[in-house]
Amino acid sequence: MQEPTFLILTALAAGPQHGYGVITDVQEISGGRVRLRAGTLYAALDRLQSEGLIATDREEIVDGRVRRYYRLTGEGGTRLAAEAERLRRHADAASIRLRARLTGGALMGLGAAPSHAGGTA
Amino acid sequence: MQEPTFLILTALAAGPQHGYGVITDVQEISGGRVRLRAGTLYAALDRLQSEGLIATDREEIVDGRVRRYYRLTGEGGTRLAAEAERLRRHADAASIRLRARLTGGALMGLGAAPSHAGGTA
DNA sequence: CCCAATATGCCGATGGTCGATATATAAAGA
DNA sequence: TCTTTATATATCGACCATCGGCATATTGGG
Repeated sequence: MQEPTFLILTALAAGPQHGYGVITDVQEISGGRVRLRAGTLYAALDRLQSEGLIATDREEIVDGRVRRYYRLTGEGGTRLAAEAERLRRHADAASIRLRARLTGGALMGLGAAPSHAGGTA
Repeated sequence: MQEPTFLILTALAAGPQHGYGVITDVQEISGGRVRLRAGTLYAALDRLQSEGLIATDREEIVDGRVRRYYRLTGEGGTRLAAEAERLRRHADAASIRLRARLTGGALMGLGAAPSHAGGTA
């Protein structure tokens, strides 16, 4: 799952939200670093809905225009939780190895010996 | 930055490694969840090298074939650290909002209230 | 009066990844 | 012996999520 998709699900995790609200939420969540494009957003919403990760919650009419709210489904919540853990594990792996690099490159039993040492093969 | 790219940099963070070694390292790092394809790997190595995030470390001849080692550059290390923190922040944001969802949807001062829709709209 | 924000939506282009293929050697298994 | 698997690098077409632009419509600020 790519970053924009993950952040869209994250935005919807707290409660139902409409398309443009997701864009602003994602901007907040990422500290202003990620700006969702409209093209990305609406394509992703359609895709996520067809995958069953989100669902249409309700529709409001504001100024004669539809405002469509989406919500995370149970499956979407499960999936997002799994993705979050995946990200955390990857982030930890990178940090550990970056630290090992500064302290001499030894990973001490992490199964990542360089060269042809064979590792745990 | 996408997941395979991140994991390639992570594999190289601990010390120089050659292409095929990166593939096996990534498999270990991800707990067997991510299997890098050769096409992805060598394309990414070329791209990352041209971006200055990695560099060719040395070349060994084993069984008449070249074994080319790559290493993370200073810029690559900085970039990887930044990406790791980005992932951690995103993972945390998702976890917090998923928790808020289970406890009633209130985010309590996170500056991420879903518009005005919170009040039983 | 124009611009920015709000709000949804389509469409062509970009680019990273996927999957297959090619090449070559050594070890394991049928 | 023959085939498969693992090691090791490399190329190529296809796919698809994202990007960036455009269209449309209203409200409010400079």
